[in-house]
Amino acid sequence: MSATIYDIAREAGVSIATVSRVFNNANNVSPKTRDKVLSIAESAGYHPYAMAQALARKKSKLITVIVPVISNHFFMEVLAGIQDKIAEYDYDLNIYNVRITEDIDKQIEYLIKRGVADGYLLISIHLNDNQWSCIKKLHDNIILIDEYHHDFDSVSVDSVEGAYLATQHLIDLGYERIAMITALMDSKPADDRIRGYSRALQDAGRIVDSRLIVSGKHYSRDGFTERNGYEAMCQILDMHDVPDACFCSSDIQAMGAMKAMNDRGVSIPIMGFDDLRFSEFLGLTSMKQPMYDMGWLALEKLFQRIDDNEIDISHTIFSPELVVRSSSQITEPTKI
Amino acid sequence: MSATIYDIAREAGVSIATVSRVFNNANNVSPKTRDKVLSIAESAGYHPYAMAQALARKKSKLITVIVPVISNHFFMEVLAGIQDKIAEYDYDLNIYNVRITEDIDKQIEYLIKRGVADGYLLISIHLNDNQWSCIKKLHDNIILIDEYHHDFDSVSVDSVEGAYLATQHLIDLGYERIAMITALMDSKPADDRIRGYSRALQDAGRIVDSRLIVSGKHYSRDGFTERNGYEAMCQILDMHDVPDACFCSSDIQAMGAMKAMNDRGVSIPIMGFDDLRFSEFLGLTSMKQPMYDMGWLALEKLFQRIDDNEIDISHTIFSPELVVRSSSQITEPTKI
DNA sequence: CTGAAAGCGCTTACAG
DNA sequence: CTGAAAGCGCTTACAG
Repeated sequence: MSATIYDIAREAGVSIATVSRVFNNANNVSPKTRDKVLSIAESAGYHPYAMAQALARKKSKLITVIVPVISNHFFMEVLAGIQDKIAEYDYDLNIYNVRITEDIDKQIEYLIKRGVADGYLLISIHLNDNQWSCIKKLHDNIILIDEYHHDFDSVSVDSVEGAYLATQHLIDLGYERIAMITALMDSKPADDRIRGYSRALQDAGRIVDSRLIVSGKHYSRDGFTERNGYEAMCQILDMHDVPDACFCSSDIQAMGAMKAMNDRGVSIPIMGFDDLRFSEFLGLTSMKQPMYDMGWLALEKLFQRIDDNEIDISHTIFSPELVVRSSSQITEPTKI
Repeated sequence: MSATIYDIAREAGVSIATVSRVFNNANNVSPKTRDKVLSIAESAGYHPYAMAQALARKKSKLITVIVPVISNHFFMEVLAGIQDKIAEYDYDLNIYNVRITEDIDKQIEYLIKRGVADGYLLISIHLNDNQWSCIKKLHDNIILIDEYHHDFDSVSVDSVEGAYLATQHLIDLGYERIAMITALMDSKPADDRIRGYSRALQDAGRIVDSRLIVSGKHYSRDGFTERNGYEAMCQILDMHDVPDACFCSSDIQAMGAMKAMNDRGVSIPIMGFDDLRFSEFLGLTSMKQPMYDMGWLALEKLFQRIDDNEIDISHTIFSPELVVRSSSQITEPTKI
């Protein structure tokens, strides 16, 4: 085992309290003792044991991130923002993924009850009111990312509005028969985007034809996959009256859809949702979500709340921003 | 504060030792007391405090992953494998990213000295012998992913061989002037791939022309970006004697390169390296790295070592596998 | 099967 | 500026 505070204290001829003070940057230590302790600690390779500090302080200096899927572009970018922000503080990061099953709230409850973290960041976790109020009782410092609930601080994106704007873009371009590629219907983002799409169509005085809202049959990752987009586009191209444009619920699906069009040797204008890094290189029109900023901001909110739990609950809702590229144009269709 | 073991013991009329035993699944507790303790704990919402357990047991049940860049496809897939494997055990996951600077070994030393984890997974960390031997002294349970050093268990991929096979594929297809898109020269994967490329050319009796090994000027993420690939391909297409094929050091660069060709309205056969999920949908020929399996296997090795530190050091080196798609074919060039 | 007690490595009033 | 001591919430021989 490595050196403890006792070893250092003995060697330095001081009490363990003094050693502790040195490492806690207390100002009430004479420079002489401080230097002595520091040099002995240095040569012993001593460093305070985080677990013991956590127990004595009743603060773990740990932030826990809870997320359903790790290997996912959205999460990856959000996490990058979190990492960059946490680097400013003396906190560590813990990551758990929960399975999206019936008992997802129980899994979260379990994680929080073990009580290791000073704060929690819940990403893309969608629960009902009842479940949220149970979670609320578990801990004061919980921030929601990509989800809204009035009882928690949150950072999210208005998916419905994003889908509305996306569809409007296609309408503005003059397309008449606009299809939509969706994902697992139960999933909140899929549902939100269908609502935005439908509303935009209605506001333009058009009829929503549910046969034009299609999905592939593969629902891994809730259907937000290249494969699902590929299958969906095949269905669209097989229709008797082929749509003249397509709004995809995600860029990853749009990528599959582009491949399908390329394989078939046909092409209709399409657009995606998310604006992933590579979308620029696909020439894919998309709705930009500020993923990095969302992670960054959520962590800032969390630290504020850890600092003072009396502050008002705050919600930040970003509006997705239309990024026009070639894929939605009819003049120069983008092919894979 | 939530309930402690004392509260439960008092209510149940037993000692704290007994409560502890119940939660440690000890078999030496009568069913009657066990049930009583459990039901009281249940209604009190009690759960052992992980930090205190760690201190008392001198085991944290924590695994720490140290990685240079989080938002990266390679890491994302490796992490997915780690997550799936760790779910089988009663361990938690901690993630730190270190900055790739001169003092990267000091950063790692600091992280390990704080001594919170039972084991460490170092991903894509490349150090020199001297630095590795310092790290070796810090902890018994350290596994390397995407790096090889004889003193540590490791799981890696033979990048040199991968690049060799890739280049050979292009040679076999009959291309005469094969360019290569590289990245930051100091980076190990970039260097490895140049070596494999060069060796393959030499073994085929060709001359390695360093002017055909190009990179863009943007070195964020060590140049493994779409943008870098885009710039590099522009340079290639600007050559007087345009190459008739191109090997890209990564799929992400290949994506940028495809976009560049598309923008210029020209196309030469290309291939990448990594075989990311979306590469199938780009029709991109690539060298497959078993990223998910690497994470999975590394964690398995780590648990074995935690279990018994006397076992021999083991190295697993995967050979990247050629995945042929349309992009390397001349007949049906793939365009973005 | 159960309890009393020591110990894990640290922090932090309290007293001087 | 410094030390003695209690305490953080748990585990685990040891004794019965």
